[in-house]
Amino acid sequence: MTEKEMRLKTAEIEKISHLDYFNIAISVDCVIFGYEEKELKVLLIKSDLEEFAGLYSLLGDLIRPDEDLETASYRILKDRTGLDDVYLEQVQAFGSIERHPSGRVITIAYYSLIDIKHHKLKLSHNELNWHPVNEIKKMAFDHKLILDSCLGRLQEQVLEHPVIFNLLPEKFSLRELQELYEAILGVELDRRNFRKKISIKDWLVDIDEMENDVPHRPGKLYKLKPEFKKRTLRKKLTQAF
Amino acid sequence: MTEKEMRLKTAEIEKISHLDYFNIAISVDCVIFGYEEKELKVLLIKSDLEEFAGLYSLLGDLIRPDEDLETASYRILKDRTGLDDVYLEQVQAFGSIERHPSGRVITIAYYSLIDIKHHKLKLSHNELNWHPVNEIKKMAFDHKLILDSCLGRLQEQVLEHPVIFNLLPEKFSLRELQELYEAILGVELDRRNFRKKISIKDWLVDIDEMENDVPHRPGKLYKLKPEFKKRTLRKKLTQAF
DNA sequence: AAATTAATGTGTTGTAAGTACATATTTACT
DNA sequence: AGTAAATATGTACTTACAACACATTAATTT
Repeated sequence: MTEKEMRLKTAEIEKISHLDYFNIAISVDCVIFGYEEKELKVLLIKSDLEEFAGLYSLLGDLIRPDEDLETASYRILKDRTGLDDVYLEQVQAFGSIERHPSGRVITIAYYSLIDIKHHKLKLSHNELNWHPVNEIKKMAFDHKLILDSCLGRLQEQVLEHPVIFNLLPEKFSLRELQELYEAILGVELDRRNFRKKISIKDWLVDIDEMENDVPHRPGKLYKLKPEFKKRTLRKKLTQAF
Repeated sequence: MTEKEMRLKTAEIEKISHLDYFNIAISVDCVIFGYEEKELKVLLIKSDLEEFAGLYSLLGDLIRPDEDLETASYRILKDRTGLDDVYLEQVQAFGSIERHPSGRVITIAYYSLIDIKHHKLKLSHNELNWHPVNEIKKMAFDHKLILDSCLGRLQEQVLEHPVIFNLLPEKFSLRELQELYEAILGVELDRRNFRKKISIKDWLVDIDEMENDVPHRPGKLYKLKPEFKKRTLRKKLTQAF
């Protein structure tokens, strides 16, 4: 059997076995967070399954045999947002037997953080849209559970690690940064204490520029120090063993 | 096609597709932690693969089509340790393409905490043994990576949550508890400050008993308050959607 | 041009937690 | 009875956390 024949055979087999519900399929789902108009948002698509008519679902896909988990997530991100230099973090696997109506699908959830303004996605033609996280009540599959779980992880991470900056443009004011923390954590913060805490962490550099399109006194602009720019928190799994 | 025929067909298909390396298999691997002789230990088995001769591996198995992830983990724990009321926590999925020499296997790592003395495992007949975590250098597959990742998660958890008590017998002294923290975190702690911190957390009850088999002045014994006994930290995923 | 408004930018004080450190007490052992 | 080794507890110092007030700057209005 040539390799090509095997691929064809395999494609056929996969189709059958998935249809038959006996094999276990594995997917990744990406919770893509963005920040706009003082709200944390998530990128969702209208579900194309009849069972979930009118509901939204996360962006995901089956993992291909020749790609690892991160590669699959980056493929989805690239396809949907056009971005490939994106912060990405694995959160948890979800594997309830009944979670997918068409069969057994275990999914691995990732969250990613992107700067909405910094990219143009093809929103129009496939009902792909940004939704305020706080307004989402029901979703297709167990995706609300996955979203909540990823939001929880994000809330933990922003307290300790400089990941929040992936949601902001390169240059930002301290007010913008504080509003973003408030949107993610769902709390109000004291401006003076916030600034003190941030300055202790020593993540930022004052770039000696000012805001220019605000209808009030402009604030100073800052950048994240380059040494804190990371695509993920976890160590790279460079070698299998 | 009857259901029985479908099952047979499927079994055949699975065999072929797994052999052909094109399908993706999915497993769980359990990092089973125990505590003995002032050392954090992990339960390992000699690898039966020729590629990994002499190396140890974690306890794991493929997930069956009719069980969810936790069920699979509990099955492994029950099979290997005889215990079924065990603390269990999902950590992370590992899915490098080359991580398993026989084909594509994505695994989901769990760690669990058990009281070594409280259970009898069938250690003798299958090279299943407790190994001090600090002495483990190389393992089969990517299991060292998985072990490190689970240890890291455990270290994070014990700082915030009352999970460490799953490694201890029902009754314990503050010295035993401190030694266990030191073993997990790999640091020395000040006895006086440790006791103050623990008492603030208000996790323990003084049961008005003393140690009795120590070669020195016996200390008071404590129990974890019942409201903190949990089998896992994460919320139960009771419903799929 | 002057007054107003609304945001920026910084400092103080009280409280709680974290760290370093010392002494008295109890039990087992010799 | 005396010694050794561990338990048990307390104090001073430092650092983080929380609540809070005032002067400054620039855009806007009068």
